This record gives sequence, C-alpha cells and structure tokens, in this order.
Amino acid sequence: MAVSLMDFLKGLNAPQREAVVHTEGPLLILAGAGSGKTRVITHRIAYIITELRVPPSAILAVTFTNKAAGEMRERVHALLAEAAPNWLENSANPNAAPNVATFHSFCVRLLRRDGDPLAQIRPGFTRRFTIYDDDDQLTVIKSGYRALGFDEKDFLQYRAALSRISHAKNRKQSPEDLFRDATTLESERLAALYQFYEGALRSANALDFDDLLLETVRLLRHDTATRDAWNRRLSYVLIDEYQDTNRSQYELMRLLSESHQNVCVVGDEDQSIYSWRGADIKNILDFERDFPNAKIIRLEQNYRSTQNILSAAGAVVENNKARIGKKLWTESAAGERIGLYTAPDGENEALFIAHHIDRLLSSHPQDHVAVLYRTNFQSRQIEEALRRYGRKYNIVGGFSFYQRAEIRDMIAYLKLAVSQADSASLQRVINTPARGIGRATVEQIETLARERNLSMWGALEDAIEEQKLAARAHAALVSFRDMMRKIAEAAGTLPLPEAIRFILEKTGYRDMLLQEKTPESETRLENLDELISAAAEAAERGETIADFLDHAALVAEADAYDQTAPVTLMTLHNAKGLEFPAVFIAGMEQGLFPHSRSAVSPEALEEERRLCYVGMTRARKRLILTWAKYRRRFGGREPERSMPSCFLSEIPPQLMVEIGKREQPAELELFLERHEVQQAAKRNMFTGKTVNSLENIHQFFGERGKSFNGPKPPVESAPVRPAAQPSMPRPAAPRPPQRAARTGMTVDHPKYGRGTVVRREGEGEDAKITVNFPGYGLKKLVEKYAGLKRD
DNA sequence: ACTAAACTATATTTC
DNA sequence: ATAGTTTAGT
Repeated sequence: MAVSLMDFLKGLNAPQREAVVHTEGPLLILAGAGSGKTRVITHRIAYIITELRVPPSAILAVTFTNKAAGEMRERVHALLAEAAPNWLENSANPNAAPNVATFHSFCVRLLRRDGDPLAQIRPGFTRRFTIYDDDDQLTVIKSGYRALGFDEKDFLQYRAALSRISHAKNRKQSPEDLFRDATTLESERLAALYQFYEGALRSANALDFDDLLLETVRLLRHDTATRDAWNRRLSYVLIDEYQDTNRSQYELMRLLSESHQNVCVVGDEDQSIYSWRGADIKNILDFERDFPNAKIIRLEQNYRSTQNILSAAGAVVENNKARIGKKLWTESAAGERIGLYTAPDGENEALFIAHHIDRLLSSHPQDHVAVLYRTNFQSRQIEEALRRYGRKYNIVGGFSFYQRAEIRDMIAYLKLAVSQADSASLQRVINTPARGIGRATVEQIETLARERNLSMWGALEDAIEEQKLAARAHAALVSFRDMMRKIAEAAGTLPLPEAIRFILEKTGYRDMLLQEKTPESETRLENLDELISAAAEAAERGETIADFLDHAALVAEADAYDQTAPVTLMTLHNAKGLEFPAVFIAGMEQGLFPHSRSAVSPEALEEERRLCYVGMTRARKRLILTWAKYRRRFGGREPERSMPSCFLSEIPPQLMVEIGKREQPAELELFLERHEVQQAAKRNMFTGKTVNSLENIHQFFGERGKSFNGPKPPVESAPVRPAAQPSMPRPAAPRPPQRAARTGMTVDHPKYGRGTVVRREGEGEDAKITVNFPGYGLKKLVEKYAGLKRD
C-alpha cells in the first residue's frame, strides 16, 4: 500500500489541514498572501478524489488564468502520483484529471457542448458562435459610431463607451432600459450605441467576454435540464481568487452548486484589484451572509516573505476600511530592510534597477527578479536599461504576439472562414493586403448590411448580385468573395496548418510581405512560419480550427510568461499569484501609483492600495521601491515634477532604508558607472524597434497544449538564452574608420554580440544598417557609432 | 477611388 | 514612440 494521502496532510499546518478535509457544505478560505493557498487547493482536490472516491470529472476548480489552471492540474497529478499511485493505476478513467479552468474557458466549453437551448432566448445563437475579443469589440463600436453619426470628439471615446456598455450588460440592463432612463444626450447616445452593439454581435453570432459568462448564466437559468445535468455532473466546486469574481461569476457558482452546496471559495479581500472590470469585493465580504451555514477558515501564516516585507505590506493595507481583517504572521527572520531609491528622473530609475539586477544576478545567478509597475508604458525605459546591461528579460503584457498584425490577420481569416457572419473579422481582412476595396466601398456594404439586417458578408453578396457598385469596386468584391469561398472550403477540408498556408498564398499575404523586403516584413514572415508550426502541433494534438481559435481568444498575457527567466517585467496586475526572491516596484509616485484616475473616490484609492499590497507581498527576500523626481510623459516633452507615492509614507520608516545615497561608498561607484553607461548608451542609441519575439509566440502557443480536461502533454518552457555576459558596456572609444558592413555579413556588437546584417541604408558617414542579433531582434544602427567589429 | 506619406494626439489596470 | 488620422499624390 502506498503512502496514504493522510501522511501528506501532516505536512500542512492546522488550518490548512482543516481546509482540506472540510469538504461538505460551503467553505470560505481567507488565504492571506503567501499562506500556502495553492497547496491547500491541490491537497483538497487530491483528498476528495482519493479519500471520498469522487471521480475527478465531478470536481470543478476555477482559477484566474489558464496558466494557474495548468499548474494546478499538474500539481494535483503529482500529488496523486506520489500519495496514491495505486489509485491512479486502478482508475478506470485515464483522464484522471479534475476540471480546472478559468471561468471563461469553462463557459466556452459548456456553451459549445450544451448551448443549443440558448437559441430559444437568444435568437440566431448556435454552438458555432464566434468569440469577439477586445479588438473585435472596438471594430463594432467604431462601426456603431459611423452608423449613428457619432464622433469621438463630442461623445465618449471608443474604449470608454465600450466599458460603459460592458457595465450596463453586467448590471443586466438592456438597451431599452438605458433608453428609458436616459436623461442626457450622452446617455441617449450610449443607449443607441449599446443597441447597435448588441445587434451587431447577434447578427454575427458572436459573444464577447461578458457574454460568455452572462449567457451561460442565462442558459442555466432558462434550461432546467442543462442546469440539472451540470449539477449532477459536478459535486464539488472550487473557486480561486474569489475576491475578484464579478456578479455573473458569482451567479454561475451558485447555479452550478445549487443541489449540493459543496462550494469552496478561496480568496483574500486585500488582494481584490479588478473592480474596474466588474469584480465585486462584496462577493467575498458577504459570503457569510449568502451562505449562513458557511464555514470560514483563515490562513494567516505566511511562508513566503521576510518579517520586514510582511510588516511593511501589512502596514500599508491596514489603511483600508473595506476589509474583513486578518493578521499575517511568519516565522521567518526580519530579513533585509526594504530599499527605497529616489531617482532624479525616469531614465536614472531604470538604470538603477538594471544595475541592481545586474549585481544581484551576478552574485545570485539562480535568483529570479521581478520588476513591477503600474502602467505598461513604464516598461520601455526599464527594458532599454536592461538591454544596456546585457540582461535578458521576459516581459508579460504590453505588446505580445497576439497583438501582432500578421497573427491577428491570419486569425481573422480563419474566423471568417469558419463563420461568415463574423463581420468584425471581415472588416479586418477585406482589404488586407490591399486589393482595391477602400473605405468608401466598405462603408457602402456596411450601410447595406444595416438596412437589410444582414451580416457584412451577406450584404457583400447582395451588392454583387444586384450590381450595386461601380465596375472597379464590383470586380474587387467579386474576387474577394470567390477567394473567401475557396478559403472557407479549404478551412473545412485541409488540416489546420495547411489551411493557414493556403490562406497565406491565396490572399497574397505572403507575396505582400515578400515584396516588402524590409527587416520588419521578414520578421513577420518568420512569425507566420511560427504560427504554422504551432498550428501543426495543435493539429497533432487533435485540435480543430475551432479549438485553435478558442484558445487564441482565451489565452491571456499572463499565460505566456516564462517562469524560468531570470528577470520578468510586468504590471502589478499581472503579478497576482506569483512570487519572486527579489521584487522591484518602480514609479512609486503620486498620480502614477496611485494612479491619477483613482483620485475620484476613496474606494478607488483603496484598490490602488491593495494593488500595492499585492506587489509588495510578491517578494520573498528582497523588496526595492523606486520613484523618480521628474518623469517624462509622452515622447519628447519636458519632464514633469512628481511627488513620492503616499504609500511610501505608510510604510514604517524603520523598515526602510534609502539606497543610492552618497554617503554609502558602494553607491558612489553606481553613479560613476551610471555616467559611463549613459555615455555608452548615447553612442549606441538605436532607432527602430525590436520586432523579434519568436520565442514569445512559441511559448504562447505552447500553452494551448493544456486541453481543458485531458492529460497534460509535456510542456517545454521556451529555451532560456545562455547566461548573459556580465559586461558593462564600455564607453566606446573613437574608432578607426572601417570598411562598410554589407548585407549578409556577420558583425560583432559590443553589447548585442554577433549578428547578421540584413539591410543597409544610406551612404558613407551616415549609413544606417539593420542587424539581426539573435536574442535581441532587429536593431537599426548608425554604422559609424555602433562600434561594430567584423568577424 | 485608393494608397502612401505627413501629421497629430496621446497612455491605467485585462478575462 | 506610436497608432490613428488627415492630406497629397497616383
């Protein structure tokens, strides 16, 4: 007989153990940061499976990201393998994995499988619905503005309008409700736009992210049979990050646990950071009221951070009113004090961080460091600084591959091929590459679609049949229509990668890029090759085009993050649930963090404070906070004066130490070096952008292997590049004139190492060359300043 | 009528 | 810095 799981439970502390074995009835686990929450959840799942003999498929665990879901699945499996190998072997079900999903992926799966009855209350709905992501939503909003004659200048900005509509939807207000309550011109317009938006989604048989949840809830309410089936199917429901659930997620939880009430929610009210997305902190604050027989367990022992970090973070969040209140404690030593660095400006701040990381990783090469910031734009300077130090970094969010035009274009072609009603995708690809269908023509089709209540594809077909357009436009439309028909056929018959290849050829997309012959176009081609190979892998795993598209829509930024990278840059929001030995939080300034938009209400400020708490508690051993006295907003404008973040003054001074002060001899060196780095950097300044991120793409698609309910295929993390060269960039000495570098030549750059020249522009002194450096991507360099050596 | 090149306004956080 | 928009050119 194998080691019993009960033995494993001995490794847990008393409340943790209690949380594992209290399986029946509603349970709220208030899990402070670093209190071993994931351990509890995984043990609990394993316990239910082995001790209560519940089939894994009867357990649903909902996590916040796909990555967290994958990890959880993996850890449960490892636990079972160790604690109950016999169970695993004897299990009749080879898919011995519980359902672990995000709310969104769970809903997609439910709707694709059992969604038919939804058609009764959502006319036109079929299980082959399309998912409209952020970009598609904006396309619809823009069409709405055109159709209704609105202008961003005298009405809401697109994004603001979208968020207002989303809020109305989540409050279950219909466009008619909004009309009825409209008192101002703006609210009337919003109602009209909302009506247009809903109409557009329905006629495209599309669901946006809100709909995935809302419509699942509506389906379960409406159709008793489906609801009963799911209540029978699932006997235990577990929800992680409960503090960030919104209304419809709450309702979904209740509907799914209606008959058994075995619902376990895990959360921490101090880490609720998504109210702007509709998360309702009341869900966790009112759990006791919602479930009068609920058991509440507090996990208050922190196993992650040092005493100093914990005390400092606790002191900050204590200023909040909206909390249940708990006191985290730790057995860890006090540890280092929290570092505070005051930079003269943003560039210096970034260089300080890079320098510090460089030193840290030189002495502790195994450590992982995170740099956290409030807004994505802050990443640029830090990235640049890290590159100057030759440190590799991983960046989560901001510009990731699925925002890349070429990937989005291909996805849009596929979506349109699968569902011709998908008008947002049609608008994206109708003239990409340019094929003589300009704005005027598109608008005419849009109008026709509106008049006849058709999708744009339907309107396009009508326009052709009825010869509604001038000869030139007509011909262009005919050839687009015929091409799309062939593509749709190909998508229906060819294997996924072949279908993508077919699209690339048939649309002339590949030719367009081949003709461009710029470094950018070459990178795009490479990205597309990578997409094809990712598609091939997906096809091998048995994914259909529809599966592939679902994943593309549902996989989030945080899912593509590589944990093995030594340095990770991300927003504070993305850092939720992660931990690092060393953490930097940059931009601790009034107006930036807390963000100026939070000044509107005390509640908003409290959320910023929770965000600060989340950030600080990511750190295990070392936490360094930085701010800049002057910061430049936008391109080249003059820097603006800033004030230190109010959160800094909430940290007890005795827990902090200022670093970078002149009296510390070690830091003198920093300033000298900094000056050196700046000089070197100025000489090495490159224009142009980094466009190479093949690794990101690969990684992103690697994630998709984790199917919802199946065994997890081995996932290789993307290769981490060889250890960074520890060199500081030397100030470039004046160089003897060199013979010009030609295309194809291999050159050696003092910082980026060896690379291949891919392009040369201009003559003589001013010649600019573009070089592809493996690991850094394409760099545009002024040859005479670049300090290149030829091999 | 469409495309490419100049111009200008701009950046919370994201499933 | 860059995405989105206007304008001039084919």
